[in-house]
Amino acid sequence: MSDETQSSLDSIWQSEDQIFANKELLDIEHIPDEERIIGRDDEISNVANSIHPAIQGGKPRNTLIYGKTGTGKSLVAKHVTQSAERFAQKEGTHLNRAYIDCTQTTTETQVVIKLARSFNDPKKTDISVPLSGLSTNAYYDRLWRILDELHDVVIIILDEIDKLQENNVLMQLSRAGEAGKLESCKVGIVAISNKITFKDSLDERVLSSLQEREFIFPPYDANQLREIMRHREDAFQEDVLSNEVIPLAAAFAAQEHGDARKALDILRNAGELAKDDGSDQVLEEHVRDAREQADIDRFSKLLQDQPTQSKAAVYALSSLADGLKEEEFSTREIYEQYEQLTKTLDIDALSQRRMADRLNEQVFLDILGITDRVGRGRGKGMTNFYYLLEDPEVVQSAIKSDQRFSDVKI
DNA sequence: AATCCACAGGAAGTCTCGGTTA
DNA sequence: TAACCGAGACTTCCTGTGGATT
Repeated sequence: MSDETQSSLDSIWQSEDQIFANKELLDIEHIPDEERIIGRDDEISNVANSIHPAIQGGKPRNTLIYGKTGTGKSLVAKHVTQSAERFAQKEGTHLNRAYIDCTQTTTETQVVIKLARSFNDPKKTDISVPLSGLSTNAYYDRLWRILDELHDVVIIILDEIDKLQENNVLMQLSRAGEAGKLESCKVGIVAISNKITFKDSLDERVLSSLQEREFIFPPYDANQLREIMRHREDAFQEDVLSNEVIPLAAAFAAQEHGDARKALDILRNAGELAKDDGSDQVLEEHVRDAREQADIDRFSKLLQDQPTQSKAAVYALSSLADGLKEEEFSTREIYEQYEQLTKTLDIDALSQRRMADRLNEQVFLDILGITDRVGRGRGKGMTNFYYLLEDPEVVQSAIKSDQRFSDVKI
């Protein structure tokens, strides 16, 4: 490397970030100190009360928490259990907790493996928990042994529980004591869901044992969102935020069901746009752009992370809809286009059955929309009709960033 | 009113992969 | 080592649906 490049790089390394001081504070995962959890005082004490028996080694009440995304459900659950763990330690109770994100861990076996590994201490128990290879029952067996051996009480947080594919694991966990699987250890479950409808899919017995306590977290209002952002203002350098930035971001987020995550995303994106502009302040226009940009970015990113076959299916739909955005097409129409596409791409075509599943996955991810079960045309019963949720151009350019699609012209 | 159409989506089975265990 | 395990991606087969057709 020549001296000149070195010195020009030096100036980049040296330059201080004009906008951000501590960007991590804008991360939704970041758990703030207690005084920074805004507007959730009642919720915190409710949850604390319901798991309170655990402190003395009793059985914590199972708790169900509902609320839309970004209403502080996970935050409160994590915070309260963490605090309980600390206090119990002083009381001499072996209380432990585990957090499971059910969007990542979707099957029964995986949940059991994760729990067993997180509660285990191989040095003390001499039990190993391999990542795979055992039967589900063998994993349960080890989990029960670990719990009895090491812990008085455990609290299990199951976040986004509606994403769990099977609920046998809930049955097992909530009834472990009665079923004689556990001798001394008590198990409490804190289940978190953003859909109330998820109850419909549950077994009566599980539901009743899970529903000992049930709380609904309301959305944040604009005032609370403002306060939340003010408490994280340290993320920025001093005097970088102009006055209207936070109220505006709060107003935007409040419009979309009071989502704190959204508010922080907008704020961070606005900061990044300001930085790209070379501006030394974050201005109102940055916030407005950030909101628009955030939606498209999220969408494109989501799409780019999809497997090739799914992209092909979505692309087929987008080429049908070219110029006619939001027009709906039936599975069969999309499949015909998809078959063409796979030929030009020289990839194997999936069966129609499978491609329809892929399309439904995209609907689940909010990449596509669906009008289902509307009978139309001649001789048709139920038919699914799919449509794009963004402009065809946006969709196609996102997919074409994948090399395999770059030459496609249909 | 009876029948037909054409699709949705469940069930069951196959294959492959990465892993453990005795 | 052979036997086994679960997950995931697929396929094929099948049943149910409800407006259109006759």
